[in-house]
Amino acid sequence: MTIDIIYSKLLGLHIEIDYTTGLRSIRFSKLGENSKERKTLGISFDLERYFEGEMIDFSVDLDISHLSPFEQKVLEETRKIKYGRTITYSGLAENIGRGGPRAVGNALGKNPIPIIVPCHRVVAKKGIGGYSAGIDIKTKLLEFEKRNVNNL
DNA sequence: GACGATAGCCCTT
DNA sequence: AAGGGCTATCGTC
Repeated sequence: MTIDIIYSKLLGLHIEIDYTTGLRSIRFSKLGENSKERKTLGISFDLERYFEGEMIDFSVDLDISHLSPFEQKVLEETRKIKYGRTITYSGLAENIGRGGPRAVGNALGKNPIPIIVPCHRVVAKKGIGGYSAGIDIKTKLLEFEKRNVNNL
């Protein structure tokens, strides 16, 4: 098991990357700004590039076998959302062909791998919807991506 | 059964 | 036009 740590200037937070047989979890943690980083995994460098504004598509193996079939399906489908785009909870439910918008929200609320599985791109039909790590983070990510897309 | 990161409808201002 | 209450809905625990 490996745990890397990078710092995101955009969020003003450190991010812990937990990798075993695949990417297992991403955690936002509030360490001091001068807390040291540790980058040994490819995904850590990808994440770093992401936070520098690169419109990158993450390709990593995920370790999500411990999740329910429905939750796995939701994450898979969420992963298909392109950079800077959004979809609604109900739209995602339709793509999956199973479950309703609330069930999707429930599953996303337990997403162990935010950003890589871009659950911040799933919004409510009216409004932004929720984000387990804090709505401010979701807002920042969405605005950040929109900004980078427009500067193309 | 109860609980959500929902959606839609039907009021009020 | 915007916001509040109410309820149908669906997977988890």
